[in-house]
Order: sequence, then structure tokens, then C-alpha cells
Amino acid sequence: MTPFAQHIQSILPVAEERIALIENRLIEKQCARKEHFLRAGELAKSVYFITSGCVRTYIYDLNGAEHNITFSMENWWFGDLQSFIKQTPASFYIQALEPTSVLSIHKKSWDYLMLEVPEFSDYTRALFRNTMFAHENRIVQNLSFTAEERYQFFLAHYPNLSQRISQKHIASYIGITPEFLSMLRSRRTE
Amino acid sequence: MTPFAQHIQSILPVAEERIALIENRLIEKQCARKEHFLRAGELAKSVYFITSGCVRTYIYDLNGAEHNITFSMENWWFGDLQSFIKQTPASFYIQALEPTSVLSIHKKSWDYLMLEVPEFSDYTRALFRNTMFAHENRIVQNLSFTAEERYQFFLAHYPNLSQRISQKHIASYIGITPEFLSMLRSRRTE
DNA sequence: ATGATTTCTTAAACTGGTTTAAGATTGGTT
DNA sequence: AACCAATCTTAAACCAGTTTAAGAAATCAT
Repeated sequence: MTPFAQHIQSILPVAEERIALIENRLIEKQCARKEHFLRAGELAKSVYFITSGCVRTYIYDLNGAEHNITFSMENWWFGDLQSFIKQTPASFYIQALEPTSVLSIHKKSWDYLMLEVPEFSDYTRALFRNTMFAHENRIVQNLSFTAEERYQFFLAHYPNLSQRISQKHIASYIGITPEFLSMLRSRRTE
Repeated sequence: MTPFAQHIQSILPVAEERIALIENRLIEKQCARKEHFLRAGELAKSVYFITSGCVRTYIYDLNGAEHNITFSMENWWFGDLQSFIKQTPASFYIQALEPTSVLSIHKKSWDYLMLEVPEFSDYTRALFRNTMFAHENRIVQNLSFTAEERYQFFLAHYPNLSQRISQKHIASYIGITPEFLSMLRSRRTE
């Protein structure tokens, strides 16, 4: 069984020949480190499932500073979903942090599967629900955790990622400067 | 047509007799100002659609300070969805800010409708997707906006709410103290 | 209406996190 | 191996937002 099929099975049980209907629509693609899958202003024509590597999704604020919104790694989907679903211009940049291999699905295939393969719409409903919960938890943390607590939570919940991603990017993700993160870390190990 | 039926129609087209199947499962309920629909630790047995009034969803942090996570008003659903869907203990408190009338749906009715009424599962998929997008936008704002920008965004996007809700609660929602919000406001009108 | 309670404002002292800057360390490229 | 660029660290000055406190204004209950 492919990693993608295993992933679907981990979310909800689907017969293998039905999974094949989905996999037929996926297209393999590679991106080198630092290459972009998407830039703000473009139209998101696909979303992507990572088979190896990792990416960051980020924006620029009004002062031109970058803010990392999400990291994604193996067996996660990524993409600018609002742009993809509504077919409006993207607000996110998405960049490979490592050489990254993905399975991409085009909007036309997505719409086809949503109509014709009920298992796919069940699967995406579960994905969206999980994402909604994850986002809700992150909002709660942003409102009620200190910088140090957000950093500890990140370490505890994404131990793999914290090895693979530079502190600069982690700092941006939890909403602090790299200098302050460096200070938090030295304070911890003293 | 009832306000609830109108609401569904505004999300996706559904035949009126199918909407009736959903409405049959809804139960009217009232809460006085300051009463709670739910408390952290309880099991969320229902979620609620507001026909009049408004509520706040909030948590306590480790220091015992409250943080408002969401406000909800007419034609919005509210509830601790993670508790409701997963049937785990709630992490949120939900309190009426005004005398509030709701239509509640019990978990058993929800599960029934999800299985037996495809229009309902389509409708909830759309709701979840919209909520996911709204949460994503809020995360972006929390990372990239200043307190003043978050306040201006709140005023622009929820003009009704900002009339009905105390500044203390708005301050908590945007993640600042009431004193600092008061200062921002006086600075603006100078 | 009246008093009691909660909310809002103002202001001074304070703190968590930023900015600036410069040096040390790591990593990528040839 | 050696260079160049990017990342990480440290530290001092700084600022956005908090804390504390006390008075003014609005809201609530009787």
C-alpha cells in the first residue's frame, strides 16, 4: 500500500479500489530547497500532499516582514486552500525548506472526486474538521500562552520539525523575533 | 420561511421539505443574560443556532485570567465543537451576553442527520470550511497585525457586535487589556 | 430615585518582547 | 579546503502593551 493510501486509511476506512480512483488523479512533482510552490497573487490551481521534505507557508505584513503561518511535512496536505476552493488570488507564499516531493491534485480533479467519489468528500470533510480544530487550538494558544509556553508547546508537539527547521523560522511561527527565541533558549539551559 | 431555513438557503440550495427534516430535530431554548450554555469539563451534548441575542466563548489561562475566543450572534452556530464531535470534556465556557434564544441540536440528532440527510452533511461541510477559513484569517492577523490593527479590523468586520459588547470583552477578544484599548480609543479621537 | 456594582478612563511605573549592532558559528558552493 | 552567506548569540537601548491604582461614568437591583 502506498503512503498516501495508508494516510487515507488512518483517517477513515476506504476500500483499496476506491482509493485507486483518487490516486489516479494525483500527479508527482518535485521542488528543490528554497523553490516556491505558490506565490501570493497567483491562483492556487493545485493542493499538495507531501511524500518527502517540508515546506513553509508565509505572508508579508504591511512593513514587509515575513510571518510563517504553517509548516507542513510528510503525510500532510498543504496549499492556499482559500485560493484553491474559492479560486481567488492567493494570499500565501509557499516555499520548500528541503528538497520536497509531493503528490499534487488539480482543482478539476478535486471537483470531479468531490462529485463522483463519496469517500473522497468524506475524507476531505474529516481533513477540514481536523484543520478547523487545530486552528482553533492555535488561536486559544495565541491568546492565552506566553512566548515561552508557545515555544514549549511547539517543541512538544512537533519534535521532528524542530530538528529540521531553523530557529529563525520557528520564532516567526510562534510570533517572536529570532533574538528573543535565542534568549529564551539560553535561559532554559542555564 | 423560518430564519433558520433562510440561513441554510444562504449557504447552499436545499428543498424546503428537506430543511423540514432538519428543523424537526431542533429544540428551542432560552438563556438569561450571564447564564451559561456550557462550562469547561462538561460534555457538550448540543450545539446551538442563535435566533436572538449573543454569547461569548471563553477560557481561563493558567493564571486564572479569562480570554474571549469567539462572540456569536443571530444566525450563527456556537458550541464547543471539539467536545461535541469527539465527545471529550469541553475546554470552553459559553455564556449569554444578552437574553438569548437558540435552536439546539442534540448529538444524537446530529449523527442521525449526518447519516440520513445528505443535505445536512453538505451544509455542515460548508460551515466547517467557512469556519476553518475564518480561523486561518484570525491566525494570520494575530501574527501580523498590531493591537490597533486588530481593533480596527474588529470594528470594520463586526460593527453590530462592537455596539452590543462591552469594551472589556472586545479587548480580551483581540488580546489586549481593557486599559490599553481605552488608551487606543482616546488616541484615535484626539 | 438611591445605593451598589461593574465598566471605563487616566496616568505612572513596569515588563515582555523588539531593535540595533557586532561578533561567533554554521552551512552551502566552488 | 576555503570562501561567502546565512544563522545564531549576546547585550544594551528601546517600545508596545501590562500592571497597579484611583477616580468618573454607566448599569443594575431594590
